[in-house]
Amino acid sequence: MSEPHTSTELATEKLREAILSGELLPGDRLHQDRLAEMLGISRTPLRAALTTLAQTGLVSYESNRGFYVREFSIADVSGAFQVRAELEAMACRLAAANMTDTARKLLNDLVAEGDRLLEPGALLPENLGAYRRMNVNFHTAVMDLAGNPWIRTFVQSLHNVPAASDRVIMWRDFRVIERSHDDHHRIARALAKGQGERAAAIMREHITFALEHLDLQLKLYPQDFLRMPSPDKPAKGRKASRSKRSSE
Amino acid sequence: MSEPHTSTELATEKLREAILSGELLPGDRLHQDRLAEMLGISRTPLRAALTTLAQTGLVSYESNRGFYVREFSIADVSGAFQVRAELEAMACRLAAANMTDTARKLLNDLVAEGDRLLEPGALLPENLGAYRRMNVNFHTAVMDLAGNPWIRTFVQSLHNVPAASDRVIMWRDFRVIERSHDDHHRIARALAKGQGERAAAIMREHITFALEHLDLQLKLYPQDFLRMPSPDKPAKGRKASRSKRSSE
DNA sequence: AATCGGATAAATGTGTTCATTTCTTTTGCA
DNA sequence: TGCAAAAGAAATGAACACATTTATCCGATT
Repeated sequence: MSEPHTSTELATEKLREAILSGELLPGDRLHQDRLAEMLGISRTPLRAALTTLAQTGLVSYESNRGFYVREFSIADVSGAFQVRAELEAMACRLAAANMTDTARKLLNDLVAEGDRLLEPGALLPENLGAYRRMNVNFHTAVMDLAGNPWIRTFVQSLHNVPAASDRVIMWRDFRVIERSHDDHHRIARALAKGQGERAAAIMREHITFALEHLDLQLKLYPQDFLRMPSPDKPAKGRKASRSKRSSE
Repeated sequence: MSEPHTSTELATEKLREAILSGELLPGDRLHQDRLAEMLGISRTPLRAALTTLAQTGLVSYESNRGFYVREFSIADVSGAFQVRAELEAMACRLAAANMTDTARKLLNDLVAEGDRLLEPGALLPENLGAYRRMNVNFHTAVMDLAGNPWIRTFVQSLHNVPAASDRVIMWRDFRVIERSHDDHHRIARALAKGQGERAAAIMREHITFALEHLDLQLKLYPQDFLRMPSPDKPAKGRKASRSKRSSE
C-alpha cells in the first residue's frame, strides 16, 4: 500500500464511487448502521466519511435527520460546466504568462500522448482509460501553470457533480473526440506562444461544447448519464421509497 | 432556540471563528484531547467539526498525524481575490439576463441602505456591522440572480480564506468606502439596464481594487491582517507549544 | 370519521474505552 | 561522543455503549 489508507478514507472512496457510479441513487437515505454493516466498519468512521462527502457536496445532511444522496438539478449540471469553462479559461490567461520550456514540453508530451492513442482512427476500448487520464492531466497541467491554487480546487470539486465529471462522459462519436483533441493542440500552441486570450477562448468553447454535447447525449440516452429520481421510472435497483423496504 | 444546534455544529462555528479571528494561529497543531476539553465536549463531535473544517479548507489533516490550522500563502490570498473577481464578474453577466422588477428593487434597496449608512460622511463604528451585512447581501444578491449555484458556493468558500474575507477587511479610508459603494450603484444601474458586460467590468475592478487595497494595507499594518507563524514572535494568546518545543 | 395526543420504536448524536500508530526518550553500542 | 535502535509515552483511529431526538403507531377525544 503506497498510502496507509484508514477506514474513514477507504469508506469515503467507496461511497464516492458508489454515488458517482449510480449505485446509490439521488435522494436515497443513507442509514448509518446499515451502511456500516455493509462496509464492514463501525459507525464512527462511516460518519466521518459521510461528513466529508457532505462538505464535498455529494451528500446532503440535516441535523438529527441523517444523510441523503444529494440530488442534482439540471441547473447544477449545466452550471458546473459554465463555471468550469470560465475558470479554465481564466487558467489559460494566467498560464500564458508563466510558460517555460519545461511547461511547453509538458503540454506537448500530453498532446502527443493523445495523438498516439487516437492514431488507430478510433478510440479503442483498451485505450479509453489512458485517454481519459491524458485528458485530465492536460487540463490539470494548464490549471497548475496558472499558479492560482483555487482554480484547480474548484474545478476538482466540480468533477464531483455526477454528469459533469469527465469520468462519466462517454464520447460515442469519434469525430467529437478528434475535434476535442484538436482543441488541446490549439490550446497548447496558443499557450506556447503566450497567446493567453486565444487559449482562453478555445478552452471556453472546448468546455461549452462538452456541455452541449452532453445535453444532446442526455436527450438520446438519458439513462446512461443521469439517474434522476423519476417518479414513474425507477431506473434499477433500490428505490427511495419512504415505506418499508422488503429487502436489505 | 430557533435552530437545534448540535454540539458538532457549535464546535465547528467556534473553531471557524477562532481561526478567522486569529485566535488560533496558522500552523498550530489542533490536539483533540485539549480542544475537546476546552470546548467542553467529547472528541467525537470535535473530530466531526475538524473534518468539516478540513474539507472547507480552514484546517489541514494528515492520517494519524492530526489536524493543523492551515497556513495560507500570499498566493492563496491574492488568488482568492482573482477568482472572486472572475466569478462575480461572471455572475453579473448572467444576472443581467435575469433582471426582473423585484430584482431591480432588491438591488436598489440594498444600495439605498448603503447610502443611508454612509450619509453621516463617515462610517460610524455602530454602523460598521450593518454596512458589512449590506455589502455581503449585495454581492450575494447578484450571485443569486445569476442562477448558477456554484458561483455562490465557491465565493462563499473563498470567504474562509483569512485575509480575503469581507469580515477582516478594514477600510481605514472613508473615500475608499465611498468609491466602493459607488461601484455598487453603478453595478445595480448597469444590471437594471441589462448591461451585463459593463456590470461585469465594474465588478471585476471592484474586487481587484479590494485586493490592491489590501495589499497596501498589508504593507502598512501587517499585524492587523495576516498573522503568519513568525518564528521569533509567538504573537499572543494561548500556547502553541505544549511543553518544550525548542525549534520548528 | 378525522385529528390530535401520547407511547413505543428506530435512528441519530455523543461519551467512553480500547487498539494502533506516531513521537519522544532512553539505552546500548561503535 | 555520536548515532541507532528499542522501549515508553502520547496522540490518533475505531469500536462500543449510552443519551437524545425523531419517526411511527395506536388510541382517545371532539
